[in-house]
Amino acid sequence: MPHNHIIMKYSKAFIHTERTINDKLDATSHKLSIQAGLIQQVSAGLYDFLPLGHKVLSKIESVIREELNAIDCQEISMPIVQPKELWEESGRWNVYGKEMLKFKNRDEREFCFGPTHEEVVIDLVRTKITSYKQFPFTLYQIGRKFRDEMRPKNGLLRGKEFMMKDAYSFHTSNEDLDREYNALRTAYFNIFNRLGLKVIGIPADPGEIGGDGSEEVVAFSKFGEDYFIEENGVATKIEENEVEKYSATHEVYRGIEVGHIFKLGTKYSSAMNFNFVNREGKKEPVIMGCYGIGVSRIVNAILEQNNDEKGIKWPVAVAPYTLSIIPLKYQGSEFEAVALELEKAFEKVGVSTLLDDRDMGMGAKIKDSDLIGVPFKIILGKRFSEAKEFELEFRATGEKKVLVYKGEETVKEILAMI
RNA sequence: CGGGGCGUAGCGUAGUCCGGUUAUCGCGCAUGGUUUGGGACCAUGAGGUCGCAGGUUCGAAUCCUGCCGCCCCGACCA
Repeated sequence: MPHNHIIMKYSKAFIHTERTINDKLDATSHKLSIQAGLIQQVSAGLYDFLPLGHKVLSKIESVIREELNAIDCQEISMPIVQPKELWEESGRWNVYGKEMLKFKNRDEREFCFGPTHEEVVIDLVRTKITSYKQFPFTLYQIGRKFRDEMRPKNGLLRGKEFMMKDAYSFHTSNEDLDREYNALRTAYFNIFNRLGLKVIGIPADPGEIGGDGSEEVVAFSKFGEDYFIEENGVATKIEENEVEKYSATHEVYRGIEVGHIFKLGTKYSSAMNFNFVNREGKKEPVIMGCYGIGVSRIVNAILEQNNDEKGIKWPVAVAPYTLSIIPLKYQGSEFEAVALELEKAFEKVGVSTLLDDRDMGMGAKIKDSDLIGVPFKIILGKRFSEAKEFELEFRATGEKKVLVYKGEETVKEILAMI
């Protein structure tokens, strides 16, 4: 029977939490991501995503897709490995730096693991597009990037391999670029809002990627690598060594760069001979924008903003499971039937549920649920056998509600509260 | 790449300064029993190239040399 994995028995789930954590680790988010079994380190800056982490990533990706598709961005997928020739054309093969991991294949041809995809996407589009009539449009992908960071840090916060959403827009005028840039900017704030992240936009230095203007979107966190101040509602990035200077007169904030949008202009199209034919029949370089979101980094940013001493407090939009069902006993007990009944009811309405059927003490099961951050718990205990009473508990607030089980009616009651 | 720290069982650790029986403890795991509302208890058991290589020594987790890996701080990035 096909299974959508909305419903999972804990005993069958590949969920492995840790009671203790390596005391070398620093950032709260890094510790939690390992302790709650979201990720496992393979090597410095390289991580496995375990089922819980992978579910969270997928949910983040879904939110991004929905918001981008809503403004007519179109999803594509490009290869991770890229040939040297494209990078020589843009002039970046010898410029990008040691973060670009280069290698030769069996034919002695040179390639790199893509740290970004401007070259490849231009090569894709320039063969298909010739006329001004075919503009504008925006393509995006969600995939892996590789940057051979000299110092990977804090788990997913700065890995060598990471998940990124990169979008590229194509225009025949600067006005149209401005329009799309603003549309993407708005979409970004919608995305971060839905993900439950507190963020701020900061005008930025376009840096390596080059171009005419750019803005960073930064999620507040004391483990972030960006320092900034705010004045009259405008945030300004400062260097770490300027913190002392400003701290006398301003509040200095720290944050994680979760997004970055750029007006590229014609920098890459000119270099790579990417032109369109205008109304007058003459060639002009295509005007471009590019828009990044650090998808795997967002996991850390959310963790930084949503935790307590018990563990993770996932916003519902990204929680790997929405609900835990925790019976006092399961196999062969009086709780088994009702737990299954609830499970089925929630499956029907698409509420992802983790049924803790393990033969363990109630306390241990509750602690695990809280550590992995499930937003709602249904606790079936003694009072259920006595009076059909159970508890609905809210992870975010710690609030508990005692309810009486009356079948479907009760399921509706729960759905109204979660 | 500079500076600091670390590497002992699946995970977390003691021991290292000052070398000396069979390498410590907790968690987890296995078996049996007792438990069962906020990480239960008892008993028994399995599990180790002490990061790697070389050296000193009667003897090395411990001392010396070299290498590898990991974490944290700085210069760069989503």
